[in-house]
Amino acid sequence: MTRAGSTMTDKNRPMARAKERILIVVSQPPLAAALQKLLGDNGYSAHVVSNETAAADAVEKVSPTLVLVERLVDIQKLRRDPRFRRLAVIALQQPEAPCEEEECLSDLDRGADASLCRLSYKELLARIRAFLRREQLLAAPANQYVAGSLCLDTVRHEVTVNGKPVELTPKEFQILQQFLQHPSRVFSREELLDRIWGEGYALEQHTLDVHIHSLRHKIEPDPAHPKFIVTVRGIGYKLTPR
Amino acid sequence: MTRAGSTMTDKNRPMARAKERILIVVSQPPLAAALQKLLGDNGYSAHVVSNETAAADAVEKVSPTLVLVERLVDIQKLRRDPRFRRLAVIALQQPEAPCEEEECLSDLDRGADASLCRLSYKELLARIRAFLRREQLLAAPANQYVAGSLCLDTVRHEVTVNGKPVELTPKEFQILQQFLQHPSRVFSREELLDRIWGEGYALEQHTLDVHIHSLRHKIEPDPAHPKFIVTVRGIGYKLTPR
DNA sequence: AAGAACGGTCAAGAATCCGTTAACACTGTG
DNA sequence: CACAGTGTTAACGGATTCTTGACCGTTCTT
Repeated sequence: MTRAGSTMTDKNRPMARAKERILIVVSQPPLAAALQKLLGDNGYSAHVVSNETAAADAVEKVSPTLVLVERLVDIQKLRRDPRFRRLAVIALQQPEAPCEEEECLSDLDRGADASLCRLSYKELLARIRAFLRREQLLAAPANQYVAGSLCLDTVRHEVTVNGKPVELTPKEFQILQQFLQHPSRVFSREELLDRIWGEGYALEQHTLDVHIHSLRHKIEPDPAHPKFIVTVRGIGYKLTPR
Repeated sequence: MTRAGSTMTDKNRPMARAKERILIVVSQPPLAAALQKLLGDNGYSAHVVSNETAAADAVEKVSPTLVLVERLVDIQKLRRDPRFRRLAVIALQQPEAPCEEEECLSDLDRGADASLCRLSYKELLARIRAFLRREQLLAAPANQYVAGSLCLDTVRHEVTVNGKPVELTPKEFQILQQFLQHPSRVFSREELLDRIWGEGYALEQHTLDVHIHSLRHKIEPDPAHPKFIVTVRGIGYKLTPR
C-alpha cells in the first residue's frame, strides 16, 4: 500500500482496539450515507438515525462513544436525556452550506462539545480521533494518580513527593490510593476501613488515625500542618489536590 | 447592565461556582498578556508560563482544568508527564498568522484536544466553555446545594460564600445543610433538633440559637441583619435562597 | 407602659475529637 | 530463634466544639 498523499482513509494509523461506535443523527440521506461510508472506511462502526426520537432508542442499543449531529438537531433537548448526558457530541454542517462563525459557535453553547463550521472530512476525522483518544484516556483505569507534587503509580507501586521516591507500607499505600482516586472527597473513617480492610473488619476506628499519622510523616512537607491529607473534624479525612 | 450585542466579556452567563483555572503556555508576551486579560475578564483564573519546563511546575501549583498552548509547544512531550495526562489541551495560533488547515489539524493528532486555526477570541471562549462544561459533567457528580452566593458540597464537605471557602463545625454544617435542602421552608427549633440531634435528644432549644449565631457569623455578610438564615419570630428559622 | 415572651450575645465549663507516642502482636526471613 | 518490618491497641494531652446559663435588647400582649 502506497502512502498516496492524502487518501480519504487513514488505515495506517494505529487502529483502535475495538471498533469505536459512532452514532450519526442526520436527517438528510445523502449526507448520512456519506458519513457512514467515511466512518466505516476508517475503522469505526457507524450507526445512522434520522431524528432525535430514533437517536434516543439507538443510544441504548448501540451505546456509542461519540455522537455526530447536524445543525438542525436540538442538542440541548438531546442532552436532557440522561443517556446522552455523558456522551460527546460533535455538531456539523451541511457540506454545501458553510455557516457563519457566530452560528457555528452557538452550537457549543447549546451543548455540543465540538462544532465544525465547514464540513471537511479530514477535519471531521481528526476531531473524532482527538475525542475518542480523550474518551479512552479518561475511561482507562489510571495507573498514575497525581495531586500537586504527589504522585502515586499503582503499576510500579511507587509514590513520589516532588519527584523523590517515598517508601510506604502496604496499608499506607492503600490509604493514599483511596484518597488519590477520589480527590477532595471526604471519607469517614468507617468508609475507609470498609474500602481498605473490607466490610468484615473488626478494628478500632482509631487504628486508621495511626496510619494517617505515619502516612503524613512520610508525604507531608510539614506533618503538623498537613497540606494533602486534611482532617475534617467530626467526619474523617480528605485529600486536597493542591 | 445592557446586553450590548457582542461584548468581549460574557459576565451575564451563569458564573462558575469556583473560578476555573486555566494554564496558558505561550512564549510571546503580547499574546500571553492578551489571553490573560481575556480570560481574566471572563471570570477565569489565568496563569501564564512561557515554556514547557515552567508549565510542568505550574501545573502542580495551579492544577488547572484546562491548558492553552501555542503551536510551537510540543504537546506530545507535555503529555508524557503524568500530571498533564488527563488535562484537556487546546492548541492555538498566533493571531496574525492564520495557519493551514493541514497544520492545524495535525495538532489534534499530536495530542491537542482542540485546535484553533484562526485565533478568534469569541471562538476561543466558546470552546473553553464547551470544554469546561464537559469536564464538570464528567467529574464525579458533586452533591452540591446552592442558594445565591452560598454553596454547600456534601461530598467535599465544603461550604463557600462568594467562592471563598468557609470553615464550619460539624453542627454548623449539618444545620446549614438542612436549610439548603429545603430552601424557604421554615423549621421550628424542635424540628431542627429532631433532624440533626435525633429524636432522643435532651437539649435546651436554646442550644440551637447559639449554633445559628455562630453560623451566621461565618456565612452572613452582615450577621446583625441576616440575609440567608432569617428568624421567623415565634416559629423558628428559614433560609432565603437569595 | 409594664411585663412577659422571645431571640441574640457572650463566656465558661463540659464533652468530644484528634494527634501523638509507646507498647505489644503478628508475620515472614535469615 | 532472633530480628526487622508492619499492624494494632491503649493511654495521655491538647485543641476544638458543644452546651449551658446569664444577661441584654426587642417585640408582643394586656
